[in-house]
Amino acid sequence: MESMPFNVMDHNCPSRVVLQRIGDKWTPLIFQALKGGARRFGEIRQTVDGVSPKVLTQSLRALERDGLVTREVFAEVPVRVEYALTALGESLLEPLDAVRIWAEAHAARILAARDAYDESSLRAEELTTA
Amino acid sequence: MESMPFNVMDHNCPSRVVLQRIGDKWTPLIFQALKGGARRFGEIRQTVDGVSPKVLTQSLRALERDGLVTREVFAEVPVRVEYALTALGESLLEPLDAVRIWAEAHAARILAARDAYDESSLRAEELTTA
DNA sequence: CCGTATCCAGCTCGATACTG
DNA sequence: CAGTATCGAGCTGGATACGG
Repeated sequence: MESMPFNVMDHNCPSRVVLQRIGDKWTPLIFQALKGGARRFGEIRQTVDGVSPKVLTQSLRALERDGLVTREVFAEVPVRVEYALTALGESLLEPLDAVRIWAEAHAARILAARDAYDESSLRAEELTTA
Repeated sequence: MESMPFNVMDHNCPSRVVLQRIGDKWTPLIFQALKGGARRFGEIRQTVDGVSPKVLTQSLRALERDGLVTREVFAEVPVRVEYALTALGESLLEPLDAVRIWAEAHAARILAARDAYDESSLRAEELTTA
């Protein structure tokens, strides 16, 4: 019985914690990188583009902590470390993709709205200043 | 032609901006509050529970700026201000719900994984200290 | 190769008090 | 009623250098 034990609107609702993991700056990117199977640290770092090693480690650890990603260390020289989505992580892929696709589809419109908004509030400011 | 002009993996990809709006601390809560139609500032504040007026205003303005929410001021005494989802905002409801439902369904498992992880890393720390 | 250590800038969130 | 002003604490993200 795992369905609906929590409600987002509750004060300290656990699902809010989960939502914030998802909304994390790098989480969607990492999920994209891991979509096709296990990847090495360096591969992820290149794919994600621009993330510092510290921050990438932080994000991956957080994901591992939540049981969404596994971390496997191979005792070779040089060391090889592979990350992969768990079953739970895979199950998140679908709803996450829904949001990502929406975002990709509407990003242009949103950025345009943002520009228009900034421009009009800029004009308003000029009026009060004058 | 509004589909797929952007890719999340790009360095300064606009859809990342959108994803982060969605991942914002209060956005999902506000969307829940606005789901059933227009709401007044005070109503939203009560529904969302625990948000300070300043932060709620910030979040609502950001959503308005992105064209996801409208803000309507009624010249009454006392003033009434109503917020509502735009068509664009409504269209986000579905993918957002998908994530929210996933989060509500798996929050318990994730929090358990988190506890287990913290406990085992605590034991590891005790070993190195000893 | 895969990280950690250090240090720091900037932003987010918040409490509180006050105004049109 | 619906905000804004102010101040501040804390966290996030980042550059850089070094360690196992």
